[in-house]
Order: sequence, then structure tokens, then C-alpha cells
Amino acid sequence: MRERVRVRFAPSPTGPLHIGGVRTALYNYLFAKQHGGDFVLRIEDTDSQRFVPGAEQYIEDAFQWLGLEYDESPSKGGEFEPYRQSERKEIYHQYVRELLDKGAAYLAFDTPQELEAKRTSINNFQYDATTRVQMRNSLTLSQEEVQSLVESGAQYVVRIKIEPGIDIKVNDLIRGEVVINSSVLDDKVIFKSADELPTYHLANVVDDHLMNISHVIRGEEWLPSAPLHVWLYRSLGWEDSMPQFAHLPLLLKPEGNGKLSKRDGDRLGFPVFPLQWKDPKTGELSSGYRESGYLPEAVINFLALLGWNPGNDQEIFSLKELIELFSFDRAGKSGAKFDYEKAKWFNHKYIQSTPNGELAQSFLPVLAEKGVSAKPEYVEKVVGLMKDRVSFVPELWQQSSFFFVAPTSYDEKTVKKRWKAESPAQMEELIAILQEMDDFSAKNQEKIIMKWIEDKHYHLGNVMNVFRLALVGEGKGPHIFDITTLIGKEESIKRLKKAVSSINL
RNA sequence: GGCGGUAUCGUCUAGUGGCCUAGGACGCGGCCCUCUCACGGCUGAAACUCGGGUUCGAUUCCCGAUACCGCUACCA
Repeated sequence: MRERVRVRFAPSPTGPLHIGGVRTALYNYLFAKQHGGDFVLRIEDTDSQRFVPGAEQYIEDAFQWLGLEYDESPSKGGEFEPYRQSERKEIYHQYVRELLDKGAAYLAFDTPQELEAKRTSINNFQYDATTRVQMRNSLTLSQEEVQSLVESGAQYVVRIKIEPGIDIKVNDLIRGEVVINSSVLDDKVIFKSADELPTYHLANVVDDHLMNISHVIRGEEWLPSAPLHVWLYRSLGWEDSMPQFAHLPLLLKPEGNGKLSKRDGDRLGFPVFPLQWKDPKTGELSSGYRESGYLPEAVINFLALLGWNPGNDQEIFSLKELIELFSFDRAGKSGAKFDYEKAKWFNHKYIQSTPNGELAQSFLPVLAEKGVSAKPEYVEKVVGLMKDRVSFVPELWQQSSFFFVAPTSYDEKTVKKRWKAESPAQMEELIAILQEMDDFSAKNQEKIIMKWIEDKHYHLGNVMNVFRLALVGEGKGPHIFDITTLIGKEESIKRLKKAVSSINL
């Protein structure tokens, strides 16, 4: 057991960071910060075949956007650098050597083809205590043969030698004690001569030990190999300072079965990545939460509740509150299906509580894109009127374009429903009333117009809806006088005139 | 197939033997508010996988079945 809490998030740079990975990182972060500990980013690039350029930068950018700051990382450095496994080759070599010298591991020369042949000819073939005697490895070959093979440059791997018949206990913070008999484990490859790199299992154990990691918080997909990791700690003599484990349930597809995958997002119409990602090879574009108009706080809040809950009815949490409240006792054990509607609702909630000025700032670029230039103060007022009705910032345009651009057409259904024979005449009257109005405040407009409708015994709904149709182009939007006040007297009259002249029954 | 994990409304979940006629949220329906559309408020439909135990009493504990998920690579 380590005294200081130090956790790590250790993605492999094989593509953009998946939203499930973000949740894993978030739980790591919350746990570390709650205990005043360290949050470390380590890049696990031990698979040279699958390395994707740009992926590491993407990961750092994503966490920056989300506001989850690392204490140590490849870009930031730290006491235990390097934080990129490809730069730690010599370190691993040392421990591979040690394991070999101890007789806890051995060299295996079987080719992939030979292994494949074994797997197809023997069902449930597993490279272990019972089968390794029939394979080509340093246990079955003579010392001279092994030496000449290595010297001749033959490719080999190093396998961990698992002793059968031993119960291995993994103590998991979420699942309690999981016991697995070593006989079901196979002699996993821990090092490959081809690229001189260890596999995940060894690199992970060595680094966690060397970096003083106290808690390994990762996805459930690692649970089956946790006993192997315990075995590795034991073989290296590090069992006393072994980290505690917590295996998080997986994020599942919203529909059907299986874990959420990179392809699900755009197929189902929602992002699975924090940031937009362009595949460097195919040029394929995957959407991101940031680009879709999500606020990072909303994403964090939503993710935090997918697998953890506070035990009461509260659903909206700041990062600070999450740090205070998070605990593994309240983490779920079962996989959670990703519910996009709920994610939207969280964003809606966050938009509602974001100050108008801030929202206006993020809306300005959207307006610019539409070719609209408007004063920030004006945009702020519009946003204040409209933010309750949208889930995303870009959606603001669909809902409030009429504040910036006069309607060019009128919604057919609304026209049919609202535009009556008497409408043109009524609107002409209204135009006249507006023209004479000196005090154009919403309050005064309401007073005068309501009186006019009352005096003439007009139908309130009819008049107001026709008025709205002229201003907005359809049957939606905030209160009429909020609209007229904002767009102004002249523009209001102009829109009324246009409607009268262009809408025909 | 083998091994492991999990199992409450459609979804996220509360529930740790009696407080459960099972609570909340999203989504869905209705009503109210109202010049419209939203927001908001109220409200409705909607779940303990099955079978055995243990117990005076099981959603809750145990066993089994089933289902789902994961792992089973010289990927992580």
C-alpha cells in the first residue's frame, strides 16, 4: 500500500480518445483530487503497429478542453519522466532480464503461424504449464540451441511462467475480492524482440510500480488480466507495494448490445469523442462534443453520473462538488447504456445556467458563419430571451434567426391557420398605431395595443398570432413585445408592411 | 467453447430483510401557465429475469438456470 494517492490514466495513442476513456480518466481525476493526490497521464505506445500520429496531442487537447488538468504528463513532464512508454525501453529491458534470470519468465521462439496451427488443431489451446513443454522455447530447447537462435537473430518473445494450481486474489474496490486459479491463466507474452518493446502487461506493472501509483482505476475489460498483473507484481517482488485496483463497468451502446465503439456515434447521430477527429489515413471525420455545442461542464456532469451516483436526487454537480462527493462505494457494477437524450438534457441545463454574456460570446462565431454581424450587447439580449429553449449553442440560430434577419417566407401551416380575411386590415391599423407610438417600451406597447384590441372587440389570439407571423415568419418565439422592443419600431413596422403586401389568401 | 463479471421502469439509477401500494431523473402522454413555441409547475403510463432455498418476512442473503457484458493476440 502506498501512502500518497497517485493515479494514472494510460491510453494508447491509437486514435481519438473514446468517451468511455474520458469517464475512466474523470474518475481517476476525481479520486486523486479528493485525496489531494496526483493525476498522471502516461502514453502507452508499446504497439508500434497501431500507433496513430496526432492521437497523443488529441488526448492532451481533449483534457484541456474538459478542464481536467494533469499533474504529470509527457508534455508537462514530472518527477517520473519519461511518460511515454516507447521512451522507457531500457527500463523494461532491465526487468525482463531480471525475470529471465529468476526463472520467472522464458524465451519462446514459436512463430505466429505455429501458434495459429496449434490453436486450430487443439481446441481451447493455451500456452501454459501443460503445453509449453511441447513448444519451442528456452524450457524445451538446450542452452546452446537457445543461444545460437538468439545470436542468429531469430525473432522471439518473452513469456511469463505461470505456476499452475495457485489461487490468485485480486482485491477490487468496486467488486470486492475476485479469485482466479492460476491454472486458467496462460503464459502471456511480456516482451517482443521484434520491436524491443514490452507488451501492455509488463509495461503497465513496471511503470505503475516505478511511478508510485497507488490506485489503478481502469475499465472492466482489464479485470480478466488483473490476476496476471498480480502475478507479475509477485514475480518482481513488489507485491507489498502493489496498487489497489478498481475496475469500472463499461459504457454500452445505446441500442442493442455490446460496448460503445468508435463507429456507433456517427451512425446513431451523436458524438463519441470529446473533440472532432480527422483520421490521418482515411481523412474520415468523426464528430466531437465540443464541435456539437456541448459545454465541457455538461459532458463531465453527464459522464460522472454514468456509473456513479451520490445516493440522493441531485443530478447537477460542479467539478468541485464531484471531487468532494465521489466514492467507489457508490460506483455501479453493471455496464451503462449511453443515453444521448439525457446527455442533451444536461447540456440544456448548463446552457440555462450559463451567464448571457458568456453564451453570447460562443454564439457570435455562429452568427458570423451565417454572415450576420450584430453588437455583442444585442446578442446578449437575444440569448437571454432564447437560452431556455435550446440544448446547444448552435441551435440558438435556428430559434432566433428572426432577431437578426427578417423572415423571407411565411410558414404555410401557420398562414393557413392564422391569416384571416380581416387580417390585412387589422395589421394596417396596427401599423398606424405603432407609427404614432413615441414610447416604444414593451410595457407601453402592451398597454396601447391591448386597449386597441379590446376597444375594437378583436380576438386577442387572432391579432397577436398574425402579428407574430409577420415578425417571425412562423408560430413560435418569445413574447411579441420582447421581439418588437429588440428589433425596434421601424423594423417591426417594416415586417408588418411586408407581410400585408406578400401574404395572399 | 473456456474463464470472469453483471442482472430494479425503454434508458441512467435509489434501495444493503419489514419504512416498497419500489423513489428520482431522461424520454413519452395529459393538465395548468399562455398571443405562439418553448421554459416552468402539476400529473399519468412504465421495472424488482426465472426457479429453488434461508427466514415469521425477501428487490435486498445463498444456490442454480437464463440473459447480457468482457477477456480468451507477439492490441491496449
